[in-house]
Amino acid sequence: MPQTIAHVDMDCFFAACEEKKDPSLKGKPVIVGSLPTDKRGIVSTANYEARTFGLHSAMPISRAFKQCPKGVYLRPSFGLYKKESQIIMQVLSSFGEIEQVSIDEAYVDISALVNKYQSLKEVAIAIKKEILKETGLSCSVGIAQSRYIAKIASDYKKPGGIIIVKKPREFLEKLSISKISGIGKKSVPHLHKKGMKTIGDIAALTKEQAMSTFGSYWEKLHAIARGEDTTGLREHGPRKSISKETTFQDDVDKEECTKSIERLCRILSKYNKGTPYRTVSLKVRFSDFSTITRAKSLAYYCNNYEDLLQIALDIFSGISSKKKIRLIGVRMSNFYRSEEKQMTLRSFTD
DNA sequence: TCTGGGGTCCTAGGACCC
DNA sequence: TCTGGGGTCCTAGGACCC
Repeated sequence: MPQTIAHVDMDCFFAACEEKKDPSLKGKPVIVGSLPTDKRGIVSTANYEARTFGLHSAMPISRAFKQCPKGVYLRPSFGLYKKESQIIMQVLSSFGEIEQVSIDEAYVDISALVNKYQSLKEVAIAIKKEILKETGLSCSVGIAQSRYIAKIASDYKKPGGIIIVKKPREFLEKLSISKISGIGKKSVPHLHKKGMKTIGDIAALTKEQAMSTFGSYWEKLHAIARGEDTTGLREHGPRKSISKETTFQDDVDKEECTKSIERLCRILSKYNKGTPYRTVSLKVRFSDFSTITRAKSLAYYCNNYEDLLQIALDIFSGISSKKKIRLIGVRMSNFYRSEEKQMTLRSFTD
């Protein structure tokens, strides 16, 4: 039985949830993210009406407002989105094992369904129909032998599209290299210089050429481009880090950061609910957008606000730059895992 | 144009140990 | 007096994703 993976991606998820909650928004440009009154911020999701004004995710909100002053601007309501997400993931689980990759996106292993339905297209239609019935929301579905190819397929005919990839190499051939998850803003120009614009260009490389161009990732990329990859669902372990950061409306001096660090540590401690951790990192972005991180790992685990704050402030005091500060963030990582023997202060003193 | 906030993974260098 | 090789842990930075 050949492996078959569906990638399901909700259409303009945040904006769609808002339109469902308030139907009067339908037909209007809806932008979820920061508000135009914020000095700083970006667009999280723009619906298709807003996109006709040139708006898109990650665009500075000030620019979005200039291009689309009549849009409806909303802050995200994560509680609302989470509820819808849970229903969606439940629906998807009824089709097969799932791997949730974000609040609005998941892979489903539908290998066992190929004989139960007339065609893969029927499976995709059933998934879309069931999500629509349970949530009223629309999604795009891509189906292929590999997760990477399924993901490219779901993006191909958004919104609401269904793409079944039967001949992956032909499907991928003419598509831009940027469609492959993992090839981003920095890699694209680099690869263009080397004459690689389409996925077909990668497929045409010899093994040696692919090795010298892509390093350790070449084998996977080469297989994807040639339509030979069959990577399925991935296991997700427990969270490896949690963090909280904040961007100031106006840049601040170093002395003004202590209160913010306290606040971030308090929120983070509360959010963490006492799982012991060994590493604390501090992130500082300066007025020129340059960013540094400084980390401190302890020989023992800690799990309370007081320790977190003390370590964070300790790290912060070691930062000597005179530049104004734009963003400050705190992260905890290296969590205690039960299979690992805990090192406590006592083990040193005994 | 002026760039959020939450994450993951990778790389490279240095310290340290045997 | 000139210095290996392997392994692990830690830190910092950066690319990338949603």
